[in-house]
Amino acid sequence: APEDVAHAIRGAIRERVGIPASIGIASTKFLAKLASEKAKPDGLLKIEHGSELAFLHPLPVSDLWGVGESTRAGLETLGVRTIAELAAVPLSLLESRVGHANAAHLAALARGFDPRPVVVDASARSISVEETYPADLATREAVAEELLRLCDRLAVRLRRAGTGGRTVTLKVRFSDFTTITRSSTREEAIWLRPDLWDEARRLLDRARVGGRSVRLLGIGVFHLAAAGEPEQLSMGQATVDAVVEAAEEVRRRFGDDSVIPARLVSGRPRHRPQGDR
DNA sequence: TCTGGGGTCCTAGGACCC
DNA sequence: TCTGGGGTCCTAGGACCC
Repeated sequence: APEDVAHAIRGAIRERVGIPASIGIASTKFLAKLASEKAKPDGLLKIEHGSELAFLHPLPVSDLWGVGESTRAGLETLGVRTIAELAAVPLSLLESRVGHANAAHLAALARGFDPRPVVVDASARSISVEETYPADLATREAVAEELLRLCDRLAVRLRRAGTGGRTVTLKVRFSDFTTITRSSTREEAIWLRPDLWDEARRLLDRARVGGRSVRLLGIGVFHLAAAGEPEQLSMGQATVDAVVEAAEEVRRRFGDDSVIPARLVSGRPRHRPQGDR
């Protein structure tokens, strides 16, 4: 029975990790997640088949997956606070308030309908790195240098994932917290640091940062495709691959900081983000 | 509440094509 | 010269989640 499985999981977690765990059991993924939240801090809650709506309907809409502060406020202008009230709203009215896709999603969840299958090991759709700086970056040179460092970190992540991306996105947050993105899409995926850096510089130019100071920089790729597709083999490419391979080997032995672009080598202490995985 | 890092998905407008 | 309908892709931004 599901309860037996749940007890076994909770016992195993307590024994091996030493912390309590809560588990929800229900007929859909969403209800099970909600049940586990209601079971916290250290419990087990099963929603019996047939009593789903009795459990769901009195709860506030903010308990729904996909309802954050913005959607919650929008629903409140309709006089909707509970999931029961949401279930009673005509779909067309809901669409006008929260958009087509979100309306369909919320209407379904509010009725306890959630046909999503359990998917194990869904593969990533994008890979990115970003960093908020302890002190804003005040000069164009400082921004470029940090961006190069981020490209290097991204290249390491892509290398380890064995993937590259067709679309590169630059993210810039200014000191007033306004945030912009610039992206560009290529015919072929890229994953090597020099290619990422080329693209990042072009995006930085397009971002018109000007003299504004920068609080956060991020760089990432999506439209992922396996790296190292053999379509453009050449002597040059083979050499680049060998260099990347050698650098990766050194990193494995001496840490991520052991190989960095020459431009970043200086007498200044390097800013080191913690916990680079 | 002055806000870290890494993600997913959606929307809307525009370009471009048939 | 202006006009339809429909589709895909790209770009920028936003909401949301853990």
